[in-house]
Amino acid sequence: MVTIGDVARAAGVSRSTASYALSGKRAISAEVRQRVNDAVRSLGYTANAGARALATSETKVIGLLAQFLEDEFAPAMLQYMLGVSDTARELGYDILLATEADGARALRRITDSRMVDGVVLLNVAQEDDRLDILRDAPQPGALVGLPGDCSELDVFDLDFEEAGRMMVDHMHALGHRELILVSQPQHVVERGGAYVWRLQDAALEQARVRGITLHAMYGESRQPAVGQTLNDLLDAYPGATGLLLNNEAAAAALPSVLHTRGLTVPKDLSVIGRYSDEFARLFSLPFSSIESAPDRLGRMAVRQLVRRIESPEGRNEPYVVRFVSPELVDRGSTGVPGPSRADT
Amino acid sequence: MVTIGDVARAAGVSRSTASYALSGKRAISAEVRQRVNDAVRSLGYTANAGARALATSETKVIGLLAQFLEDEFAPAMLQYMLGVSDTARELGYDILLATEADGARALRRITDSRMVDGVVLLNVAQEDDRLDILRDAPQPGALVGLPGDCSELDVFDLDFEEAGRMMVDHMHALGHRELILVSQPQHVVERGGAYVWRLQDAALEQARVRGITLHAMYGESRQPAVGQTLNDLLDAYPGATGLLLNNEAAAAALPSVLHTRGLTVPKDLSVIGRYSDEFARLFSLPFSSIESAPDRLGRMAVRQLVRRIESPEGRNEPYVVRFVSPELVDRGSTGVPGPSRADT
DNA sequence: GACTAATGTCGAACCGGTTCGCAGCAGGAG
DNA sequence: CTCCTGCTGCGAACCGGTTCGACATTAGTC
Repeated sequence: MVTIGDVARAAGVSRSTASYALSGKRAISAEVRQRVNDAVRSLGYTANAGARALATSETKVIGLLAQFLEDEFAPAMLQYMLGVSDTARELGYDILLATEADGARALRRITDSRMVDGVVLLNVAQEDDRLDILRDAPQPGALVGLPGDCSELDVFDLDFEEAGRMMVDHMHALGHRELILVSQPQHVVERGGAYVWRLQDAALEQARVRGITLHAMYGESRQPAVGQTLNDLLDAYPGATGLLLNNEAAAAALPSVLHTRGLTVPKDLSVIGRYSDEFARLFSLPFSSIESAPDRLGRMAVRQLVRRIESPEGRNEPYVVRFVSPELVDRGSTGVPGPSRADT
Repeated sequence: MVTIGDVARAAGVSRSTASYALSGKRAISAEVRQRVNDAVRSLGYTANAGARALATSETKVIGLLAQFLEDEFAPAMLQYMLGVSDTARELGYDILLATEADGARALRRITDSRMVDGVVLLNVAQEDDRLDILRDAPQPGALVGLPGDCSELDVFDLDFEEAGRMMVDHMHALGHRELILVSQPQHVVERGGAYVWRLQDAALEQARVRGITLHAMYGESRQPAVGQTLNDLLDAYPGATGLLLNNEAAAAALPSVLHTRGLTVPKDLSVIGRYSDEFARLFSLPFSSIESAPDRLGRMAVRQLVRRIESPEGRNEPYVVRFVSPELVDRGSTGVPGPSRADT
């Protein structure tokens, strides 16, 4: 293994001079700098990450805690991960990925051992046992997902309340007066997936304000089951002319359900989902949707995290809780309500 | 930060004794060991990963190089990643994730800087510029995916040739005499995705042997386009009674295509796919399929990698190229061919 | 020509672990 | 009583970087 000592010897200087020539932290004559750089190239030198981390207490690695829970749609999580990973790399950081079920233990392991300079937590729940550990950790962290208690934390999330209101208002403006909202499975809510009821409660309230009917239901997370649920709901509420989906699996299952029932969008039914554009493209979902912007959220979280890591006073800057405003991507799946399905 | 020196002082022993008490590499009296353990607990000591890596030249981290290329189905990749990640953790390793487009550069970065003890490469292509770098690296590596040149490498992949033969034979045994095979997009092949033609060539050869007709085509990677392709193919070959899919997007798009055309499986058309069981469950695909076993492949790769990392003579053990035998998961989507669609 | 300042380089210490060689001590054998 | 052995623990060196303080050389000033 080639060390900085080898480089120094080849360049005919001391180790410290070689180090300064490479880091630029002290003035070094152009000639020496050249000799050092030549030696680096000819020997193929790369600094040992462990040694550097030991000396500087900086690892240039960010921990990424992703939890792949039963009942949650894994492909959606992937997009957050890629947003985080790509942004980290742009800023000069690598990613240490922890996917184990016991996220708290994983978090403690990587922070206590100083493997990372900071941490991004995905899929944060209302009550999340990782948060206390993060608050005690010497490294900063950033969350994607809104927990019950945001104190001492940087938090990024979609504004699900606004998303719920937006869905309802959009349908109301078109003339719809009876809607169905299909949320994530109840398990997700029970485990603390707050975004489910944040959207749902806001949608219900807005429906009340607008004076229209909203049937709010939990869907399943897998396609066979969720398809059946959708069928049942359409049977149960024949007067409903609009469908709101806060459930990726339901969105993916809907086309074939509509087909089976011979329904056309938006003639027979107006539909709005809540998922990412990438997701829509991948599965060719023809429904207008609220963009959930996973890449953007991942990017924001990493940006803030790196700012906190790198700025000297970053540790003491005020903490931020930032919501991404939902945007409706129009794919033509909503229109004025036709004659109620009940009449046909 | 609490160091092993603090632990030693609290336990009233030297640093080396504390180290030996914790590692167990030398005999330490039960009493001293107890005092050290108590000190560790009361001070909340965890070894500094960088320092340990420097001293032992072991990081207990495995690099995972995943490439998310355009035209490839990202959710499928996720399952390989999870297989790798979970297995690594079981064996005591963390995962350093690199997703950047320039995989060769990423690989060089993490191996040269000694951030990892070994590396797993996903999505290996026929000609892969990461391989030369891996061969030169001081750490061992394991591949998922078969490259053109396997020398000095441990390689794991599905036996795509056998998968192709199996699909054809299964259909042939049921009495089918004209089949369509939809592969991944041509881009994937051109980029070096050898598994596409490994399956396709074997299927064509087996069709020849059996004396039946096989139309081999490339599909698209996104759902709207691939659905159209499927439609066109069913139009173009009305005599075909069986459909073989080596393309996740095509499989996901097929249900709605069948619906539109009013076709029932397996009455009007027999279908076999090639994807993972997890994928089938997630999207509720009702087609029999060859299990692609991403979790198993990821697990095998990590197991072999860790063996090579940890066994003293592991570096010199003969290299392995191991194929997972395909298994057909019967979901009832194949049967004896009905009257040709051409006749109806 | 002497004094100060700026510039460029070096040596040594340090980061926090691990590991090798040595030594003190107790017990058993001769 | 002496010698050898086995069991424990200690001190020092080392891993490969970074960084601080000091020093030598040259340039600039009066």
